[in-house]
Amino acid sequence: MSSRVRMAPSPTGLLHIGTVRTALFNWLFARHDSGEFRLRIENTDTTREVAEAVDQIQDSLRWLGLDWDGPATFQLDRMDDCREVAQRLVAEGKAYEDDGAIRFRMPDEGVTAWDDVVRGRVEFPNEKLEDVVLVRSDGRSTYNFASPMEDVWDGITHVIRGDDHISNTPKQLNIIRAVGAEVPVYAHVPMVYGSDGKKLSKRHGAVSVEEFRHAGYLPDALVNFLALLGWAPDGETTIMSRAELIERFSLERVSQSPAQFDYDKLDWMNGMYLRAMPLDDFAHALILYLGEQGYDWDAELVRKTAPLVQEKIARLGEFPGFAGFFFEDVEPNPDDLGDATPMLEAAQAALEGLEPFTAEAIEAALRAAADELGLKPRQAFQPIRVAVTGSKVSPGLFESIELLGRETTLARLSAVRAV
RNA sequence: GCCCCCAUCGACUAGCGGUCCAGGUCGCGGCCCUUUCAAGGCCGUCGCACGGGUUCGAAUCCCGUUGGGGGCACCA
Repeated sequence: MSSRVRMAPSPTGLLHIGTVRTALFNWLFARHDSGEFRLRIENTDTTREVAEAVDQIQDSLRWLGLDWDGPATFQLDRMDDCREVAQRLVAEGKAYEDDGAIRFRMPDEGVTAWDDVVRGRVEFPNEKLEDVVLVRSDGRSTYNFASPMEDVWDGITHVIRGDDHISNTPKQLNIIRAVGAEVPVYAHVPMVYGSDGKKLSKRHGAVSVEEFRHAGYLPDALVNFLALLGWAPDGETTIMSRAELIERFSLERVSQSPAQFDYDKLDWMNGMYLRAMPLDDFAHALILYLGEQGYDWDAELVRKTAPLVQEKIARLGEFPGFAGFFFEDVEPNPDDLGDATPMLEAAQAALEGLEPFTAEAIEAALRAAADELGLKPRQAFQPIRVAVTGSKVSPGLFESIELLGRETTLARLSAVRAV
């Protein structure tokens, strides 16, 4: 029998990166196994539902490339079915009414146990299990009832979820058995924490997929990074394509201990992915990203700047700050300029009639000018960089000047001298 | 309070009784390269939480301690 798994977010806000990590494990498992990966929206708590959340969740998943099989389903749509089952359980004496709600009668003795794929054998004494509410007094089923029932109806073979659900599992197990269905295999994966060992949240940095997208991370890099949080194919491999991830993934190698989200490592990895891209792809990603973020910069010019920045940035979001001077006027800080009038004059003179106006020729001309003034390259070029790019940090100076063009370069050089 | 889980460098991890005076990656430090910043190359720093066992032999198995996390809703 082929496997079927699911991710089951509740539509209460933007898709959390921790949820994605768990979803990714489901997805990798399904793709590895030629199984199905379903998307179920757990919206039984209508009071917490956020209107746009369902669309946002699906957008985020699509952007990440985590494709799901079949249409997304909604837990609320099965309320009637749940109520029916609950009634049957009441009739069978397995559940009872309580204040208008329906509660499940948990066993009082013995233990409820299962073999968890990542934790091994897990046992719960039944005396600790509460009689959970199946259906609220207003008729809506609860999560602990709807979720296992849907797993049954959808033919879910493996429930792969965060280990914060461990204590729900014995309850759900008993419910599933009570309705006479077959229980799925459970795999509780550890959660993702922030740098302080606490649940990953806003104050640690970006947490929603939207934020990572906005910051200019690549889906492939994010997926690669997330896969390595609590899973490793061996001790050596770190950069893996989706295909390799799928091929090598197995639940048995998922760690039992929680992992901390390391933003530095993500940046490093994203940089690796950025640099590994063919130049055209990189330029394309850049143009797409800038468009998404609302920049109306000339795509052709962006394309031309791409080779100058590809090795320099780790996130696409660094581009505007790093290469914005190609598209917008600059305001150099006089303090960064220092007292460099002679070199700036010399540079102006050197570039004025230079032919051809290419990076190589520009470099040769400026080096000659620096020599003449007895300046070291560093001393000579820094003020030019500040004048032309508006910053002490920039792409290669000579290439930048070539791309910027003679006119703009000269204008910027004389602008700082006028101050 | 009760129940459950986790424990290797600062971080992610490899290790599943000898091949480990613990390997890889990020970070950090140094050097090289160099027009800035990166990138790249080379070198280095840092760890088996603690205490008892078991065993010829333990990072690996068992027990306890400590530390951390999660759960105990008519939330999911």
